[in-house]
Amino acid sequence: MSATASESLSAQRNDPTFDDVWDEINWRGLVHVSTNADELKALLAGPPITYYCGFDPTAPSLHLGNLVQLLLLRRLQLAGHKPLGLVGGATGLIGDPRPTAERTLNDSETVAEWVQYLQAQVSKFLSTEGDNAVRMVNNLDWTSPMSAIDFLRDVGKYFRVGTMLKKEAVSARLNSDAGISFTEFSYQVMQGMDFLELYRTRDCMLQTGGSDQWGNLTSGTDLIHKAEGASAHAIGTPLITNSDGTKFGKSEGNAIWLDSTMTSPYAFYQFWLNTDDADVVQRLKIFTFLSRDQITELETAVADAPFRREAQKTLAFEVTSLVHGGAATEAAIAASAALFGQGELSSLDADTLAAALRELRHVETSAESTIVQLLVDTALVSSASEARRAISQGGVYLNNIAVADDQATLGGELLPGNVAVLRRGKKTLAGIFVSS
RNA sequence: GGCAUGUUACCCAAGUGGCCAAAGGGAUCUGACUGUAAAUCAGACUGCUUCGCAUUCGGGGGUUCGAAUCCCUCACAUGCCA
Repeated sequence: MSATASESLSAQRNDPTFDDVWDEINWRGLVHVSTNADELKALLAGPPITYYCGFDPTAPSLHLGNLVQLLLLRRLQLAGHKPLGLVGGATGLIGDPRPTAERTLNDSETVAEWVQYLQAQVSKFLSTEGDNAVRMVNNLDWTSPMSAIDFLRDVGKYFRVGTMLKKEAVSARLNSDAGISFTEFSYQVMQGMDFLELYRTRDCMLQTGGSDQWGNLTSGTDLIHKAEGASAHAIGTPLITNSDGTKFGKSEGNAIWLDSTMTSPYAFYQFWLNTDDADVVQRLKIFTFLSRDQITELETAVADAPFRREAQKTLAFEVTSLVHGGAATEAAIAASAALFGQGELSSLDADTLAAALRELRHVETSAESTIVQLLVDTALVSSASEARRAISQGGVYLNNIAVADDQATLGGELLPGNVAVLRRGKKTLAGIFVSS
């Protein structure tokens, strides 16, 4: 990720037309489940409280699902509250139970490395200045020194197996033929301990997380109640889904990452630009800092003139700017305009074209290369067979002209600057730079 | 530890000796229609030197002219028993 995500921090603010941040996050659809709503509303409208959200290092980067959490943290910070960003150096070694199957454990060096990356990402979305600057914590710091005896005596006694078995994440796995290991079964205890630790040492009153983590969130509030006799709170955000029922945050089967080396700003921008009409308003609410009025206007625009796709363009601009910064966003927009514009590709000047192609996946090659090979090299397809199949289905275009022959080579079909645009389907593009 | 059952392509799931590269559904991809949208319709969806060949049905070994299908064994999972 570029270092520019923080450049927009100073421009962000909550919509002042809401009475308080609780009303705003509810309007934005960020609250799916929570502990007592009246208490939470009062708590959030009162003096600053400390709250946290955990991110487990299961990959070298956070993804779009995590962005929902990051923005919720930021909105609460804007309301004056004090965020803790927890990266789970310990829980990342355990793995929370997924509904389908047991996770493969990652080795501790890898996890430790990922912790570094995630901490850097998390801090970019939150202010690091002022009374309520974000503070980063790592649960490895308090779980690592603990002995198994301490764990079983001091923590384990508070947990009832019956309750643990009833958690959705656990029971789903018990009822499937995948079963569940003791390791993953224990995950909820680890997360509960985190909340208790932060309650004790940082006076942390609230934990946020995805609603699929609800069992783990309440594990913490229950533990605090039992161990300290105090009540703490939790907010579970909704699972973001597409209106057609498919998974949100995937493109071509791959996750959309926040790291620009894993998902390019261009691809990131395109992902948002392609948002369904039916989903775009909900996405604006969750993923942008636009005001209620601005979003209402865009909602009207979608209804009145859907073909202009104003809401999608705004959404793509806002979120890409937020994550990748202004410069990268401008480049992504320029590339999109050049490559999806109405005009002929050959009418673009060489510099514009080259800049646009560099935003895409691109390769350097010679004019003798076959189209099939180039499709494979640019990862537009995963095998030569798939490349031939794509060509025979009429789904491959070289400089906007359909390729008919699977024996074809690049030949002399070049654009200014000795480049070519290879396209698969309607909108999957790659750049070809021909070396002389 | 014992007995039983199960492990099929991205996911779910048929298939129980040849007609199986393996039914069906979902996801995905391509084409048509569009607005770089949705819905719909059509096609594709292991690989390759592609009218043919190679390699797949948890791993390994075996029986057979021939196995995803039978046998042995290992791993993992689920249930019951201890």
